[in-house]
Amino acid sequence: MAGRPRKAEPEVALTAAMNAFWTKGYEATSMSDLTEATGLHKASLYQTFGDKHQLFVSALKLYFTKTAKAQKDSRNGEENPIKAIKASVDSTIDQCAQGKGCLAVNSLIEVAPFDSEIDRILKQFRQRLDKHLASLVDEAKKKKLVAKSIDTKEAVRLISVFLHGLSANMASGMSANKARGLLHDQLDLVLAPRKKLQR
Amino acid sequence: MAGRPRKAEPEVALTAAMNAFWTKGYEATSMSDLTEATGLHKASLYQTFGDKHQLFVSALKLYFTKTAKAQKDSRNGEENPIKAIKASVDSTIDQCAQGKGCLAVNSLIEVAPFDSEIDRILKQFRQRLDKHLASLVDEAKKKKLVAKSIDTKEAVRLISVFLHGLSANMASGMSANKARGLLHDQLDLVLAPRKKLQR
DNA sequence: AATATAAATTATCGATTGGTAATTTAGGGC
DNA sequence: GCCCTAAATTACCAATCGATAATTTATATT
Repeated sequence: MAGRPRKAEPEVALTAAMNAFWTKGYEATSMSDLTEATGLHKASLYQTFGDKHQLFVSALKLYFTKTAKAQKDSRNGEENPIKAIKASVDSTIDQCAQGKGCLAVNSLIEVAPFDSEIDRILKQFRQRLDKHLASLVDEAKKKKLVAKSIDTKEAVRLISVFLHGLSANMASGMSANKARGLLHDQLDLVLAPRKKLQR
Repeated sequence: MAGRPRKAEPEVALTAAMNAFWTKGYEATSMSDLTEATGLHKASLYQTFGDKHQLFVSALKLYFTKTAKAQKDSRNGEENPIKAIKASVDSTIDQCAQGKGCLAVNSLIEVAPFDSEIDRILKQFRQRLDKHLASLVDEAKKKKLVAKSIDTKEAVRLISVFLHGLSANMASGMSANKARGLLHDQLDLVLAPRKKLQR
């Protein structure tokens, strides 16, 4: 039945490929780069993952599931939904390594405009993130930690767009600390203008 | 003295090259693409602008001066500094064509992390934009259209990061109208939280 | 030990990449 | 008319690109 054993689990290689794409971008990452990153030979990569584009799709989906998991885990029993929101977006920032930004945002700019499949995947990605945030905002409303007058969808959009901006800035050197600081300011503005005034 | 006359002024060709880079990104734009876009032969491009990288630098600088000019012109005699701020950031949105985003932000993500020269140019770019916004905010403070308590630098940062986020979203299909709407909401939050409450 | 199976590896492909050298063409100055 | 100059054009280059075919290696099963 079974043939020669694998050098490494596909997911390990896929993670390495994901990091390569994340670091250099889709176009600039050559098959050579990918063989170097994964430790697998070119033909093995084709055998296992298909061509470069399919490999990229798989890498993006892996990134997707990893960040989604990190976001879920970030709450970790936190009762206060406001703090849960902060933890959730903080986990997004933590994913955005300095000098690399977020793979999803990078791809949104570099490849989505010419690649409808990637575009579709990234739209799902953002939708999931937005829904997650929206549910937390609604939860905060119910617990009267956020004014009922605030439009959930709009608030989420303002946070989401801001996160995209932070990713772009982190890609070119902004530190995670700086990003977190700005993000918290933005959250205060979007979710608690009253508090802002009562100070 | 003079030799064979030019087919076109260098700036015309450079504008065409700039648009090519803007549309496809640096890596994905081949010399073939550039010859097609400019109408010049490959060797002529090298003769006139140097190699691909130098051509990209020139194109980026051209983008720089064009957007700076559009921003200055956007005020156009407007007395109210708040309206001047809106006009200024609106001109940024107008530059960000749908499906293309802003060349500066695209390059910030795609090339700045591996190219210190481009990184330097883009940092200057953002600094100029931030200073311009800061002077308008300060002007608004003096005319008491914005609360003195607001930290100019932080306010500008929140607007600037948000603009980066809008550019990323416009690159993947957000309309200019939608972007302008969100941007104005953001301006209201950042510059006039009091008004937001008094509604 | 022989076989079946699947992964690893080597070798190779045509096409395209960024980049140049050599040549031709079109003007102005004398 | 001829020369000088600078732009345009053609032809060409080595290197790298993504991708495949053919072959070898290593295991589990029988």
